[in-house]
Amino acid sequence: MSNIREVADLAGVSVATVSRTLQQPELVSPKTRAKVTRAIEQLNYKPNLMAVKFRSGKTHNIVVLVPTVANVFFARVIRGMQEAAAAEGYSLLLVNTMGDNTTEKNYARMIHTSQADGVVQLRAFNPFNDNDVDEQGLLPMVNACEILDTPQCPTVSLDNRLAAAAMTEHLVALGHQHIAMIKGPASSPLTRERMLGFKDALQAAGLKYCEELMFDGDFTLQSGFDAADRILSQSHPVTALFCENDEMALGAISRFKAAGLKVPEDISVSGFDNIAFSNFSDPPLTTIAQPAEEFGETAINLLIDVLKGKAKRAVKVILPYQLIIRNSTGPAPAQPVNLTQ
Amino acid sequence: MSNIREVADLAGVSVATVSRTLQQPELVSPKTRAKVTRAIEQLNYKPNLMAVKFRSGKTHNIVVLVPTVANVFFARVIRGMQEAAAAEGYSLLLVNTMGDNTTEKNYARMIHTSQADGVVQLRAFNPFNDNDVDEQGLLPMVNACEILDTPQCPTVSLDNRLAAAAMTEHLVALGHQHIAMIKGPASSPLTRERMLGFKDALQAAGLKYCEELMFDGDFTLQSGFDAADRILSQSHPVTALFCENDEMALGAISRFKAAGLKVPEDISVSGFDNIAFSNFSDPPLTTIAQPAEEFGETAINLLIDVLKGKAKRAVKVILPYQLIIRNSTGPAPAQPVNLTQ
DNA sequence: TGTAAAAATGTAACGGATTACATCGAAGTA
DNA sequence: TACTTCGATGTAATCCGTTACATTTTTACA
Repeated sequence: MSNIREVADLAGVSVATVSRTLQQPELVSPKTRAKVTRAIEQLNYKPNLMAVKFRSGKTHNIVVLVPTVANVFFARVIRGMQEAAAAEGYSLLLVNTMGDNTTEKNYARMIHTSQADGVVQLRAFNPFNDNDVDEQGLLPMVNACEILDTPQCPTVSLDNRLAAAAMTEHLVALGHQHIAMIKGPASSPLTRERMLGFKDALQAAGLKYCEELMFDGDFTLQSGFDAADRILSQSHPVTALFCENDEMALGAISRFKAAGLKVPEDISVSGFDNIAFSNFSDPPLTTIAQPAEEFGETAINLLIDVLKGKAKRAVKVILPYQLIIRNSTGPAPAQPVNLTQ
Repeated sequence: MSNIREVADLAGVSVATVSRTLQQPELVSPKTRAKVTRAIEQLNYKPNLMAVKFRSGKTHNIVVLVPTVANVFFARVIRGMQEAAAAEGYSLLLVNTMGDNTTEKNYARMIHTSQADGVVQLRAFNPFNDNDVDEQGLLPMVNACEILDTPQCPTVSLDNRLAAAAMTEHLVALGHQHIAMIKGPASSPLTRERMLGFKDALQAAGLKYCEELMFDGDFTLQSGFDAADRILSQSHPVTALFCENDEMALGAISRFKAAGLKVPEDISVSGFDNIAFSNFSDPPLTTIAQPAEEFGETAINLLIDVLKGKAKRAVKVILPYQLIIRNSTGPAPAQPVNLTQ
């Protein structure tokens, strides 16, 4: 592999001139520029960007901590990040953390070992230590989707509480009085927020919140299926089910159908995320659409602002949600059907 | 940020000793080692890995060219790669190429600019030029999933032709004589292979191949839906549909149901990939399982072999498929139902 | 033509870690 | 005691661009 010195020798100029030809051509006379360009082509010279990054101390790498790349929603967020990063000349180092704190801490250390400039964290966990802040007191991190209450770090989120309340209101408006919920892992702030929104709406409608109708899930299809199974084997009446994501809702619908129930005639089911499958399921799923790509794009742009020292204070971006009503929700049955088989 | 010199000064030794303490501690006396270790802790010193990479010429980065991270199958492949890479101390630079050749060529150039050591390509496209080979005539690349006929490069694939034939045989065994197919993009070798397997099985069964029953798709849910729409508006009888991936199969089922058809009673539908959703769809989808994570894992390990100069000649790994029979396929109806509405 | 200003180009330090080679001291051997 | 050997440590070159500063060349104008 040729280096800048060989180019300089071949062109009969100094290394500085070669560097300038590439970085600030206007400082080099057209004649010299031509000589250098010819030498570069002749040697098929490519600057060693590792050397550039080392010298400049800027890697133009961003570590992205994703709980799981196998999640359709995150896949969309990643696409948004990818595009925003490419536009600014940054590369993404994608890490599938499986929600493991140690893994996240390890990868966040790439900042300290100068392998990356910043981190986008999609989970509510601070992989840094408290003293890992820059001159302005900012972490080289942006938190998106599932946000963390860390004032030093910009965040991109949805008002999950309001969105969950909107979905609940939709169910209440259809006449449902016995609404169950499949939650995400208790550790997730999303779960907390969405549950609060659910409670808000119940209270506003004068319905009472029932702890027995809250079921645990982990955002996978299987966990939705399993939770639905538990719903079927308990004794409280249920006419509607609000799931904290679409995967769990689709898993639950699958279980209800296996039990011979009709959705939405016997039981309404709603989700959250509006993944592509939700539009093609049977029935198509009522859900909350999140601007996934925009999450990614905004997160990257905020991080680049932080890295450039532009982000003066912690910015909190809240993106809009949209209630998408499809056919998995319908009027409450006159009489709750008997779920137990 | 402290550097190795500060550590050396504080410990009262030379930089070489500090470096050795970290790299080959057995060369350093226990006493000195202790002094150095203490200084490192005191200064919270972290080696600048950018400098290490620059000096060593090894970045320990791998560029992964993914057609789209939003695809559930690729998400699983990525997870497999991630784990194998982490185990060997490599980082992945994930690139969502959207199948764009120029984008792929640009990112493959990261090899030449010393930003990455190798490439894993999940698409049948060679992003390199012919002369981009190492001393052993190998490209610093591994091709997986959708493979390319490039002898210098190891590949990981499935015998798509055999797998497609197996699926077709399954449909034929159920008595189907009018089998349609939704293909992927014509540019994809997967499409070609799977079509050949489909033809092989038809021929073996003495059925004739009918060009009018081949429909185009692009591996998305929507394209499956649209292709099904075209199937409904043509006049040939069809009792079974073989889709080249699960997303298209699920999209097609959605369209058939909207037309009031029953799957599999009126029409059998099968897919390819065995994504998680296929087990929870209505009906659950008959499909071909691919060991997605193993694809990723194998690809990364092969690449690391290439990078270490271990891969003597081009290795071709063929992973096993599995026919998964669920409820979306069933016996052919006595009389093909009238599809046109 | 001479001189100042501007433009073009060159020189060399620098960034942080690695490592070949040099050096030093201590242990081992005759 | 003198000499060899080996372990421990230090010195300094090296990887490859960038850039502040120095120097040379060109241009402009009196």
